[in-house]
Amino acid sequence: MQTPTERVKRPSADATRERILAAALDVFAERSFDGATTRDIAARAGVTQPLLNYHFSSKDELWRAAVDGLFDELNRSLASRADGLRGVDELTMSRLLVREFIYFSASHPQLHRIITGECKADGPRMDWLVDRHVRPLYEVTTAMFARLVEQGHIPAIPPAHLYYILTGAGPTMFVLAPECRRLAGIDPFSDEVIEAHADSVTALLFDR
Amino acid sequence: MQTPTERVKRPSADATRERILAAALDVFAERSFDGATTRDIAARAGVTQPLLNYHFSSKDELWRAAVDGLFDELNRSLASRADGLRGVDELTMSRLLVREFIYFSASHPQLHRIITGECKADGPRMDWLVDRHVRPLYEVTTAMFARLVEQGHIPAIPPAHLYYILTGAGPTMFVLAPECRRLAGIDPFSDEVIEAHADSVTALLFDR
DNA sequence: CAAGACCCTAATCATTTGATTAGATTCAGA
DNA sequence: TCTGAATCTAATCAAATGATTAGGGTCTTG
Repeated sequence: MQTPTERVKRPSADATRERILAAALDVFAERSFDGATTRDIAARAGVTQPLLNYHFSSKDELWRAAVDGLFDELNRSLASRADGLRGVDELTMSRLLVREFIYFSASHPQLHRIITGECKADGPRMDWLVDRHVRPLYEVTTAMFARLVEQGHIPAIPPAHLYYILTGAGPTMFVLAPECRRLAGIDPFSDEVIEAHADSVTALLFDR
Repeated sequence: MQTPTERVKRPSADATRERILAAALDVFAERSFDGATTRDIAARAGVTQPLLNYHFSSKDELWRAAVDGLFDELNRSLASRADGLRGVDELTMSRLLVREFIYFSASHPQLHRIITGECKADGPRMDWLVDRHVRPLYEVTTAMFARLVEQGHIPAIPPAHLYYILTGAGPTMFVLAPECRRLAGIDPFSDEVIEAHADSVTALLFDR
């Protein structure tokens, strides 16, 4: 027997929920929270606009659900990469995790776009974002950098600065992809350019 | 005598125009174009909302005027710095111009915020922004990097990648200042942190 | 199969937004 | 001082936006 409050969901509901979340992530990343309209999200998901309020109580909650999914993916990517590298020395591990972060930034430019969009506004959504998702990543990243500096593998730069250098240098080419295409005439999302960018960033950080 | 079409402007008009432009720059940077409301801009400028349509024909034109002013300031900063360094060797010149760019990013975080905001949307405003303001800066910057690579002063990284590493690593700490304050507990806009960041970025780029 | 919960849509509401209009006020110049 | 253009405000409009309501259709389950 099931508790009285438990809802019996149908598979179709989960499928449309996912389509809405994917569309929401794209639109929120492209237009920021205020600029994103629920009608635009609904159109991209192929549903009517009131359906968003059926699956999610508000635009705000939809945003949170979409961002949760994005960070879940990021954490899974990094965790599984680190898992496959158990036993590898810390310098190599760090290089490869930085590469993994750059690959993720290329396949999910929404990540950095949403962070910058919310950070500019500096409202309650940013508080939620930092406390729930960014801080854990910051802690583990700066701890890693601190060890690398201590071991002399990278220059003596304060970990907080290394963090913002990495989160800036890594994703910016993909965040500014439309500009990059026009300026440099290259597609930042092509495999060669992604590889070249990962090479460039890791070289600057780790090769001396 | 003056031509019939010439308007006789009063000083007060220029003053309020400037106040509106300054407020518009802040609000556009904080909330992106769509999220910025003309009422909010007017309130920060201390005027009524219809006055924006008196001085500027539309929200779009107001945005262009504000962005023009911002890039004028950037170009003046870099030009006057380069001017004061005439005769200095290229490596030192480059280091100091990179520092100048970081100082400007700290004093005007709106620059990178507006670029990223428009680049995400990828609309006609981005075309205007790239063609009118970004391309000249891109050309001179990548040319500089190409010479530095050729002379062996920095690692052999394609200039386009160096450009996005610099425009990412330099401003991101200031663009994400609210996050940085919460995560690292430091104020990115304090003189010490700005200096430390300029040291960090130039060290990674130029010290080998 | 019948009932009820679940999934979804059409119509609509109250607010907010950029822009316009009409008019008040201020200032320069004759 | 007087006139007219320049500057600015109050009132308002049409469009767009997030959300709600009422109801139709569908699947499960007893």
